[in-house]
Order: sequence, then C-alpha cells, then structure tokens
Amino acid sequence: MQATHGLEENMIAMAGRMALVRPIPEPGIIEHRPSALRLVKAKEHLFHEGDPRQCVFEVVSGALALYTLLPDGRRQIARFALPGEFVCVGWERSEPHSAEATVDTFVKCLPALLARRIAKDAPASLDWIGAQMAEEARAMQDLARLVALGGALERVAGFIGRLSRKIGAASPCSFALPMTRADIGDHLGLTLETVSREFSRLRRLRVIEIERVTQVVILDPARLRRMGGDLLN
Amino acid sequence: MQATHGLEENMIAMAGRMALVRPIPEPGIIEHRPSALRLVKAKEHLFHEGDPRQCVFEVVSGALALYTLLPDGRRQIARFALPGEFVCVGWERSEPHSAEATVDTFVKCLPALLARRIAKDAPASLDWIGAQMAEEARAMQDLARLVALGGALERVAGFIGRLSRKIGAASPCSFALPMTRADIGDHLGLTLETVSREFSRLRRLRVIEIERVTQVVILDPARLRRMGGDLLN
DNA sequence: CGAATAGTTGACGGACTTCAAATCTTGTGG
DNA sequence: CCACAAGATTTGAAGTCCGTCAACTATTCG
Repeated sequence: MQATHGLEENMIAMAGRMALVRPIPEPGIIEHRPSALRLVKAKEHLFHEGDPRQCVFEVVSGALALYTLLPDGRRQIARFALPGEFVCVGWERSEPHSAEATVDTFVKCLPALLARRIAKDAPASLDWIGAQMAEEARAMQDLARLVALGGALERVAGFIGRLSRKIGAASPCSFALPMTRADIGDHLGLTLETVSREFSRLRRLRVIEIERVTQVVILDPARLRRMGGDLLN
Repeated sequence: MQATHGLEENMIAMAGRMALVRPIPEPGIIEHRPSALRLVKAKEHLFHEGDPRQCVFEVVSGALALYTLLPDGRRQIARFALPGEFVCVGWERSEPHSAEATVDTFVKCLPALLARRIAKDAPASLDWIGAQMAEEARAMQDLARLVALGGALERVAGFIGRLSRKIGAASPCSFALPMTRADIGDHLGLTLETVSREFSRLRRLRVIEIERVTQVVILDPARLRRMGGDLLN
C-alpha cells in the first residue's frame, strides 16, 4: 500500500507534466510531439513486438491489449492497459509486447528520450519508475497464480472483480467491458466459449447482470470477490 | 539480449563486491555481517511473506522456492532461485513471498542497507537493479504464458528445458533436480501425480532419462525444446 | 532394519476444449 | 430508414485431459 501510494503521487506529478501541452482530446494523429494525444481505433496497433521503444504512453480512454504472439498463432494477452495506466515505462530498448487497441482508444504519448531526461532531473520519478516495474512484476505473478490455480469460474470472476475495481472506481456496480470475450479468453487462458459460459453462469447465479453484451452490472460484489478472491492479493 | 548482457556484467561486479569479505563457504549461520554465507537446510525458511526486507541474497548452491500461500492452503511457487541468481533485489520494504530451501542451500547475504549505499555510489548498479526487476517481470510473464497456454506435457517439458539451461550450462545433458515433484507441481499449477506422469511419458518417448529419482539426463534436447519451446522466449 | 517420506501407476469422474448451429449486434450501402 | 452482411456472442453435444482417490514401490534417515 505504501508503494502504491507513492506511485500514485508520482503518477499525478508525471501526468501533470504530460498534460501540459495538449489537455483536450482531439481526434486524429499527432505524433512525435511532447505529450501528443493520439487516437488508436479498435483493432489497430500502437506498436509491435520488437519495435524500438520510442514513447511512454498513458491510456486516456479505451483499452490496450499488450500481447505476445506464439509461433502456432495463439496469443497471450499479458495485460490490459486501462485509462490512467502507463505503458512502456522502464529501460527496455525494444518492445517486449505488441499493443493493440481493443476499442477506440486515446493515448498520451511522451517521447522516451524526454521521459529519460525528466527521470534524470527528478529523482522522485526514478522511484516511480521502480514502483511501476515492481507493480508490473506483481501483476504478472497475480495472473500466473490466477491461471495456475483457478478454474474457469475463478478466473473469470477474478478478472471481472479486478476490472471493476480499476474501471468503476466512480460507479462500482456498472461498467462497460472494453474488450471482447475472445480477448478475455486470450488473457485468462480460456476459449471464448468458456468465457461466455462463465459469464452466463454468473448471470444465472445473480452475481452479475449483462446488458447489451458489453455493459456489466455487478449485483453481488461480495460474492464475486469470494469466487475469485482467494487468488488475488 | 543486450539487456541480459549488461545484467551479467553488473551481476559480476556486484558479486565481486559481495565476495570480498568471505569468499569461502563455511557451514553454519553468520548473520548480519556483510556478505555472510549462510546455510539453509532443506525445508527451512529464509524469510516469510510480510517480513521486513533485511538482506539481498545470492544463491550459491541448492535452490530456494519463492512462494505465496493461499487462504485455502494451496501454494504457488512464483519462481525457483538457482545458484548465481539473486533474491530480494528492488525497493520493496517487505517481502512479497516466503522463501523456502527445497534442498540444503547456501546463500550469500548482503544487508539491504548496505546494498542501498552501494547502489547510490555506483549508478551502474542502478541499471543492474532495473534490469533485474525487468527480468523478474519477464520471468513471471513467461510462467503465466506457460501455464495459460500449455498442457501438462508442455509445462513440464518447458520447465525441464529451462531448468537445464540454467543449471547445466556446463553439462547440458545431465543435472540433478533440486526440488520435489510436488514443488514442480506447485510451480506449474499441476498435481504431483500429473508431474510424475509427464516425467514418465517423456521417459517413454526417450526424450529424457531418470536415474535415482533426482538425476535427469536429457537425451533429445531438440525435441524437448520443441515440446515446450513455443511457449518460452 | 524399519519407519517415514517421495515417487509411480491405475481407475474414474468432472472440467474444459472442440465442433457446430443459432442468435444478437453493428456497420454499410442503397 | 431499412436490409443485409460481417462479426460477436450464446448455447449444445461429444471428446479429451487432468485432478482425485487409492494402492504400491523406491529411497532416505535414524
């Protein structure tokens, strides 16, 4: 919790810097300018695995799927980057993942070189970067635990519960899923059919409600948490 | 690969510092002295989840299982720390895992405060720490991918292949497993019975040979790699 | 030597995947 | 605005894989 607290403070500080140039969303592409805002349409890529790292990104709206593709065509989505989250923080020289927008997505772009300069000037941001990297490792381990120890229901329940906490801080009971069932399956190591079935099961159990396919209402947060909860945190 | 290279250089530099005080293994416990060498017997703990971080450790021989325990009693081994690998690098204030020696294990201990001082004096070691943390995140993601996308055979094959590369750099074809079947199961999200069955299967397929339960000989490295290989790197 | 721990193997059942078909949603052109 | 097409989702049926329970064997330590 202490680490998370410091992280948020520094995120705010950094986001402040990033927001200086162009605070208002504008459709279209404005690349290679400090803190440019860019629209990535659904299914478009922001970058590919192996690309040289050029920018640090902050997701403003929508969602990015950070994934790796296997030789046999399957893919694993390592994580979804949601509004307020950062991508490409750290000292890697090339991207370890591909980044695809799962829905229309706005991102703020900060050139990596500028980010490095900021980091050098402000030692506090070094701590922030360290915290970000530690958080990333922890998130990856949470995923490994969820997938290694949980059944399909626990994985889906855990995923929805975590997602709702991230997205719906303001409205904890209802939110829009920013990705398809197939995306969720590729994240949790399940088929899209199994994801759909577990959604249906949660609906039958009166734990969630689904409206127009993408709108999820959490009816029983406590039970949802219990179903996947042992495996997170 | 570039990152790994820099990492190794800095590991050597840091290991050099750590080795200055007491270069020769000595049985028994010598705690709270710079670079003290300590023996942790099989099934003993080096620290527990939640303990305040006191030392950075380097495994000299044996192996540590870094795990978290779930409320229901199951455990997930996030990773095994093998000879030459470091544990507790980073800025966490308390341990996120418990560390148990799976076999008799020697570790070098460097007080965390001293490690911080070294890091401040030598900016290069900051890069090394960053590389370590990035490596940890990558290892966790590899685990998540292996567990999410692989069947039992792929998981075990991938695990053995990776382990042999880490342990048996000198003798790539034969090495001693430093953990039980149950430990491997807790790492890969399988039961110990399934792990045993997959070992037997690999033996029937003439991919590996097993001598005296813990000694593994890799008969067909190429095929072993192919069996779990799509899921790693 | 004997007990305790670790590992192997078999049988069975349940959980998830695969294949298939039907329904719902969304975007586009007329 | 409507119709249609493409994509996403839901649901069903059958098969495979892995977990559970159980019995047995091998190894280690006192």
